[in-house]
Amino acid sequence: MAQRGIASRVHPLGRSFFERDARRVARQLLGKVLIRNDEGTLTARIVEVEAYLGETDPAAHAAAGRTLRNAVIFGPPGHAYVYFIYGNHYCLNVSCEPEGKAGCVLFRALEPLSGIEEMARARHVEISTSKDLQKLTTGPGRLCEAFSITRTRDNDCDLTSDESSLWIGDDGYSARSITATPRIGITKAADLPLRYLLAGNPFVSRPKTQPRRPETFFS
DNA sequence: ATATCGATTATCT
DNA sequence: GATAATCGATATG
Repeated sequence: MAQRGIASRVHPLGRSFFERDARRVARQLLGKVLIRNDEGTLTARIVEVEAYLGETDPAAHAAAGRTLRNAVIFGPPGHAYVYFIYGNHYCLNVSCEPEGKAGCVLFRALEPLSGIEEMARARHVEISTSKDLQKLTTGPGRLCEAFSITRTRDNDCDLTSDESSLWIGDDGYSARSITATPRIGITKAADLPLRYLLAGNPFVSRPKTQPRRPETFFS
């Protein structure tokens, strides 16, 4: 058995893995590995995700119905839905449910395994202490920058094929303790516990789920 | 044609 | 803990 970063056997997840309810896919995605195969190879373990449901989920992009922007989440399962947000950042999702039905999982945080120098270059950060590693892939926008994920390059990419530049692998790791909390940064359906994370993992974006704005009280 | 807002982040107090 | 930055998608006139 190899002992570095990831085990020697890494195989892609089949289409059927993603052809299910986004909540189940989200939970089972924890512990899997995101892989960028380019000049070098980047790998990082999935430690935090959120499920976005179909047209009935007010917080989901699918709530607006099918548009040019969100078409991928209505398409075949296992494809990358990449969108641009806040004028600066990309976010990566994977489509779920059978073709024609909307649903996806947002990648919120990863634990870097290999290709760390390349990630640091892409993120324009210096790594001096082990804590600096959290600057690489903790947060949905950050992980996209670390993996050089953009809409033009990666939207609709098939994440179930190891022939793809970007894909998802299973290296045999099994998630121990999974926590569910409300989703981050949304205003609609903000109470549903559709955010999943590996309990205690230091690369999770907000371990304690703080409110976005301070609580307001009447005085 | 113009206004609004967001599945965020960096940076400052 | 708070806020500016930034721009594409969407809504509205």
